[in-house]
Amino acid sequence: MTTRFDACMSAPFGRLGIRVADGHVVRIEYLPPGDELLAPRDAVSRETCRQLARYLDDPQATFDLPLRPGGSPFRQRVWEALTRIPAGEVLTYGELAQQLGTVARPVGGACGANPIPPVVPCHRVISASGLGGFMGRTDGHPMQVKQWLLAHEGVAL
DNA sequence: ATCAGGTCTCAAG
DNA sequence: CTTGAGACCTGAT
Repeated sequence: MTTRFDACMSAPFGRLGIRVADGHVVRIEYLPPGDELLAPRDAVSRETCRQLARYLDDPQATFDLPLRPGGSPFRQRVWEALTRIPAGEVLTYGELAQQLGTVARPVGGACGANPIPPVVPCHRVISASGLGGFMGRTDGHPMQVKQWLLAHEGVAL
């Protein structure tokens, strides 16, 4: 694997890889079980792990981390809107798009480009006809993670 | 500037 | 259920 992380922690659905730069979280990735664990290399990574662990234990826990979102202003607006969705609630791409004055497809694009899940809860956005897709597929490990997270927050499928 | 593709959606066959 | 067209943003050409 070419990607390096500043921490990699265990989770019920696999692993969470954390990347930090200049004291800001710049990326979190869902990794499959069995991936190599890595102790946090700095204070921000350690704090991120702590809050992630707390969320994995209690879905109502909120995040308070220094994030550095890349991407276009549009995507940042989408991500900010995502963070305002309460735990246990879900919106459709269409509804979220309506709030932002756009349509569903670009919202899906922004969700797919979300670099910091589950701090930015892209998993709380589903399609109008079911769970929707995930990276072009309706199965695979990322999809299982999405399902786990929704179940974790008490969302009935 | 143009083109293809994306975690979509709705209507029609 | 499958198909087709619509709508908007991003990244590559």
